Amino acid sequence: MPLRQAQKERTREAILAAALQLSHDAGLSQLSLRQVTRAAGVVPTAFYRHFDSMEEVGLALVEQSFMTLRRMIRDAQRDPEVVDNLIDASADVLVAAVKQNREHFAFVARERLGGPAPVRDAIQHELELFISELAVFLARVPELQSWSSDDVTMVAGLFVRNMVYRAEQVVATPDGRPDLEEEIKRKARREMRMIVLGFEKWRS
Amino acid sequence: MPLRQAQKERTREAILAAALQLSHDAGLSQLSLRQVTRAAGVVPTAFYRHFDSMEEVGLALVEQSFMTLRRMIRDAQRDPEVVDNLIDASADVLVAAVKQNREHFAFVARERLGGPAPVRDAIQHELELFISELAVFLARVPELQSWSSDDVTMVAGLFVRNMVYRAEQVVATPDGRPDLEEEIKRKARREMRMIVLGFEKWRS
DNA sequence: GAAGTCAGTGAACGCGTGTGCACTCAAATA
DNA sequence: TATTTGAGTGCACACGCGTTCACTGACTTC
Repeated sequence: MPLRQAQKERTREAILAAALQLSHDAGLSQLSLRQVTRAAGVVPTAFYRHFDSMEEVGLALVEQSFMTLRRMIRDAQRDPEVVDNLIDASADVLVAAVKQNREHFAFVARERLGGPAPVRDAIQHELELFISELAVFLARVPELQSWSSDDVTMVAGLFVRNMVYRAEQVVATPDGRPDLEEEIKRKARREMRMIVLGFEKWRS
Repeated sequence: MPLRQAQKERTREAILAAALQLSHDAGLSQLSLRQVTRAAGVVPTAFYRHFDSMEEVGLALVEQSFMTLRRMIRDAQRDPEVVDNLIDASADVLVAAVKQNREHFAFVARERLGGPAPVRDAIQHELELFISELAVFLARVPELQSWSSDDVTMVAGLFVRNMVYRAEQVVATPDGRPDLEEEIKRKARREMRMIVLGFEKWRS
C-alpha cells in the first residue's frame, strides 16, 4: 500500500477508535465532531477527508462490529467441539467474543435502539443477516436435521435475541469478575436448552 | 388544589409532554433545554422552576411510563379472563397498552440502553420491580402452583423480556396496520407457550 | 528532478446553547 | 386591604459547535 494511503487509513482508524470510545459515555448521536477529532489527534476540518457526518462514522462502526461477529461464527463452524456440543460451546464463544470486543458490542447494544435512524436500520439489517447465517449453521447440526427450515430460522432468531441480551449483560459487567461471567454463561446455556426443549414439545 | 399550584402542575406536564415527544426523534440526551421549553410554550429559564436538568425530566418520564404499566398489571389481576387464559389475554393486554402509550414505551425502549446512566439505572430498577410483581401474580395461577418460587421468578423474567422485545416491535410498527399487530401478538403468544413448555420439560 | 495531488492545517464566521440575574405581577396569606 | 410569595419573563453573557476557505508541504507521478 502506498505510504500516503496507509497514513490516511491510520487517521481514519484513529477517528473511528475515538468515536467508539467517546460514544461509550454519551451515545453516538451527541458526540461532537470537534470532540472526536481532538481525541483522534487531528484538526476538526480533517474529519471531512474521511466522513461526511457523524452518522457515517456510526455506519462504519456497525460494519466493524459485525465483521467481528461474522468471523466468530465462521471460526466456530470449523471447530469440531462447537458442532458436537453446540450450546455449551456457543455460550463460551459468545462471552469470549464480547469480552474481547466489549466496546463494539456495547456500541451495538446502545445504538440498536438509541442511535440515529440509519444506524438503527443498519444494525437491524445486520442482525437479520446474522440470524440467517446462524440458521444455515444450525441446519447442519444432527439433532435438528429433521426440523423444517422455518423452525430452524425461528430457533436461530431466539438464540440471537438471547445473545443480544447476554451481550448487554456482559457489557454491563465489570472487567475482573469471572464469577459473574460464569453466571451469565450458565443462564445463557439454560435458556438455549429451554428454547430447544420448548420447541420440540411444541412441534409434537 | 390552589390555583397557583394547579397552573404550575400544568406547565410541568407541558414540559414533560414536549420532552417525550421531541425525544422520539433524537433521544433524550441530545434534547436541548431551549428546544423543550419552546415546544412547551414557556421561556427557557422557567424550566428551572420545575427541574434541575434534562436528566431529571428523564427520570420523571420513567416514573410516568411505569405507572401506566403497573396500573395495567393491577387491572389485569382483577380480570377473570386474564387469570383463566393467561397467555392469550396478556398478549392482548400488552399490545393494547403499547398502542395506547406508544410514546412512553418507545421512550423506555430507547433510553433503557441509550439514555444517560441515571435514567438507564432507573429503568433497569423498574423492570426488576415489574418482574417481581409479575412473579407474585403468576404464583397464583393454578398451573404454576407446584412450581418453586425461583422458577416462577425466572419465567416472569423471560415473560418481561419477551414483553420488552415485543414492545420494541410494536413501537416500530406504523399505526394503521392491525395485521402486523396480530402477527406480533401471535409470535408473543407462541413464545410464552414455548417458555412454559420448555420449563416444564426442563423441570422433569 | 519538476509538476501535481491531496491529507492535514488554522483562522474565521454565524448560531444555538446553558445559565445568571433583576424583573413583574397575579395569587396566596395575613 | 396590605404584604409576601413565587411562577414565569427578558436580557445578557461566554462558550462550543459545524462548516467555509485559502493554505502548506510531504508523497506520488511523470
